[in-house]
Formats: sequence, C-alpha cells, structure tokens
Amino acid sequence: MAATRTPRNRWIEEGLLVLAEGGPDAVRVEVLAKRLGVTKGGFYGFFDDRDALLRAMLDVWERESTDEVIARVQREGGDPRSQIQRAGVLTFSSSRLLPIDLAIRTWARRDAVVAERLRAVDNRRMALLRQMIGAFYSDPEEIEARALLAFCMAIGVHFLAADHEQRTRGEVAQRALDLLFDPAPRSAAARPPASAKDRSQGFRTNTGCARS
Amino acid sequence: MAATRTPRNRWIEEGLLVLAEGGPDAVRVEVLAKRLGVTKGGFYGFFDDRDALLRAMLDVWERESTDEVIARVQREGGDPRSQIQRAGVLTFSSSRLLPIDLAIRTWARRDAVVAERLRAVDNRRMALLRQMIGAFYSDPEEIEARALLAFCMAIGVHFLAADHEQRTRGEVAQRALDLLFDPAPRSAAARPPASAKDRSQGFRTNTGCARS
DNA sequence: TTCGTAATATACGGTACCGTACATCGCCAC
DNA sequence: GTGGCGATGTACGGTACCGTATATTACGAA
Repeated sequence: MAATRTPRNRWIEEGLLVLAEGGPDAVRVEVLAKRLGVTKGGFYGFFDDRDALLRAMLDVWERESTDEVIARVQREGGDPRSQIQRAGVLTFSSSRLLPIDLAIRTWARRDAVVAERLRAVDNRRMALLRQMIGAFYSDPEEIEARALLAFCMAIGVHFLAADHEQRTRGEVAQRALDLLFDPAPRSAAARPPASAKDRSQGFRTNTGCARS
Repeated sequence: MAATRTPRNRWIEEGLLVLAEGGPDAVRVEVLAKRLGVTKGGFYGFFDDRDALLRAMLDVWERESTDEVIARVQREGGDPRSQIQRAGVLTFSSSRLLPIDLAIRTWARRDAVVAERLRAVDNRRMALLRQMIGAFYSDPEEIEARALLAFCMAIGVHFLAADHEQRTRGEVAQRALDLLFDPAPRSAAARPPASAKDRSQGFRTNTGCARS
C-alpha cells in the first residue's frame, strides 16, 4: 500500500486549528488541503463529506477535553484537590484546547448536536468543579453558585474586552478567584496571599486573550 | 422620487438579525435580499460593498448598546442604582441586543477592528458596573473583581451548557448574584430574599439560553 | 398625463467552494 | 523489477456568493 502522506488525523488536526481561528464556517475542505500542502483528492477517502470531518473533529475534541485530561491528571497523581486544579489548567490554559473550546461554545449556540455534546463535556467539568469547591463550602446551593461563577469566569474573560484602569486583567482575575475560593473572602487582606493563589491556579486566566 | 421599499436601515436591521443567528460569515448580501423579499439590486445604492454593511451594523449596535440605553435609562429616571440596574436589563435581557452582543464578542476574537469597538462599549458598561458595585463595597480592588465576575457571568451563562442537578440555571444564577452583590454573603439565609433579588435584577440571566 | 429619477430587477463574469470521476503516481509484496 | 493498490492530483459540473452594468419600474412633481 502507498504511504499515507496525509492521514485522517492530520485533516482533523488542521480542521481543529481552523475551527479555533475562524469558527466552523471557516473549516472548508479545499482550505485545509491547501494548508496541508495537498489537494482535496485524498480527503474523500477518509470522510464522506465535510460534515463527517466536523463530526470527527468533535470526537477528537471531546476525547481530549475529557478522557485524556482525566487520564493525564490521574497518571500524574497528587491529592484530589491538586488533581482537579490540574484538570482546569489542562483545559482552560491550554493554548491548543482553549480556542477550540471557545469556538465550539459559539458553534453550539446554533447547532443542537454540538450543543448536546458540549453539554456532556461541560457536565463532567462541572462535576469536577463541584468537587473542588466542596472542599471549601458545605451548602450545596453555595457550591453550585460558586461553581457557576468560576466556570462563567473561565469562559467569560475570553469574551470580555473591558479594561481595568490601573490593574491588569490577570490581577483582577486573581482577586476574583480569591473571592470565589476563599472560605473567608471578607478578610482577604489579612490572609497569606500564597494560599488563595495556589488554591485557584487551576483557573488562572490568560491575561488579555479577549482582545486578540 | 420613487418610494424606498427597502431603505438602508432595513438592510442593517436584517443584517443584525442574521449576525445574531449565524455570525458575521452568515451575513451575505444575497441572503439578506432574499429575506427582505427583494433582490440585491438596491443594496449597492446604500453600501459600497458587504464590508460597508458590516461596519454600519456595528455603528447601529454601538449606538443602541450605549447611547440609547443610557438615554432611555435617564429619561425614565429613578435613583442611580435602579438606573444602572435598568441598563443591565436593557442590554443583557434584551432578546434583540443579547444575541447580537454575543455574536460580536465571538467576532471580536478574530477581528481587531471589531475588538476595538467592543472594547469601547465594554468599558462604558464596566464603568456602570463599578458604580453599582461601589454602592456595596469600598475596596477598589474588590469592586473591580466583583464587576469582572458579574460581567463574565452575564456573558458566560450563555456559552455554558452544563446542567445543575436538581436546580435550574436561573436559581443558581440568582444565588450567584446574591454572592456577588450582597455585602453580607455569608449570612444570605438570614437576609430578606427580596433585597438581593431586587438589587441584582439588572443582571438576571435568561435561564437555559445556553442550550438553545 | 407624462417625465425624471430613485429604487429595484435582471444579467453577467468572476471566485470559492462542494462532491464526483477518473487519471496518475509511488510504495510494498511478490 | 513489476504489478497492484491506495493515496493523491486533475478535471468537471453544480451552487452560492461577490460586485458591476444595464434595463425596468413606479412614484411624485410638473
């Protein structure tokens, strides 16, 4: 058999890159072919049509966003809290996964199938968040509310273009995470800053991303 | 002179609707023409090209999102706090403005011009938020952090697909707003609920929108 | 009514895609 | 080697756009 210069997964990989850059509408077979330095000739040997590629891309994204993150986190061990932290880092600080994640969220707003798949992924992440926040708070309602705030912030900062006067986005975000994850938020000034910083690093945001 | 069946602002209006539904890539001259029941014949009398329409759409969005909201809020009067509340309602609970706003946020991630315009709008909104939150908190850092959380939540809930076990999104969001805007968040149970509810209604979220 | 003009329709050439059909090329088994 | 087959290139017809040029229409002024 002839060597496969451009295997199936390279199409998917390039598709995910383009998705992250320009949304699902930008994922065009001929565009990917040009970026890969081939023609679309081979594409239809791997995929029935453009839609099959989009589905395969979602498959890869889903696996990478859940199973692989979890596997890697568990392989590296550590106490439960630091594991959950690392899950957050791997997802929301990944220059690979983050823009794909954001693109899929937008996509999900106008495609019910995508929305359903995102829901499954988000529910797994939300479960991890609940676990983490459950280490600091006992009221289930409060846990849920803080998890919602944390999740929304992890996403929202990348869609928000506002400035923060003298402060950087990173500084403000850090302070926000302190509020969310510190059981004694009203006495933040008196608390050793390393504590909250360490605790919340799983949700550190990439400063300024929303303005790129 | 002949009657203008499809004036300039109708093209812009339909463009904004399509933008909200499918993003900037979906805003096609011939698509708009079909939706308006005309051909694109008249379009190029009002706009140099498709890009000029997109710019005009951003102009209208910017005006509606800032000046008009502010003008309407001030015209209806009330104390400063309720005015700011109403500004939030007019922006983030508007079935017209909200989806446009979200589409523009996604658009801004890949278009520097759009990003700059969004930044101007977000900065005006952020200033209002600071003002409102300043009524409850004095530390500027804390005000900024809570404003960031509130703004991120107003946006993020619409990009988040997770469920909340027994609770509805609306219930959890309400609890989150209580945490953000109540000066005594740790004693929420003892407080008359109408207070926080009233205080935060400017940022009430449309339950379940993120899964549509 | 008739005319002028703005708004719209129609027609066109060009581009960028889609998916298919078929030709070609280059490994690998033999 | 070389034959075969799988990966890729090439070519095609079709669709959906873009922006332009030009014809047509319908109102309102005269």
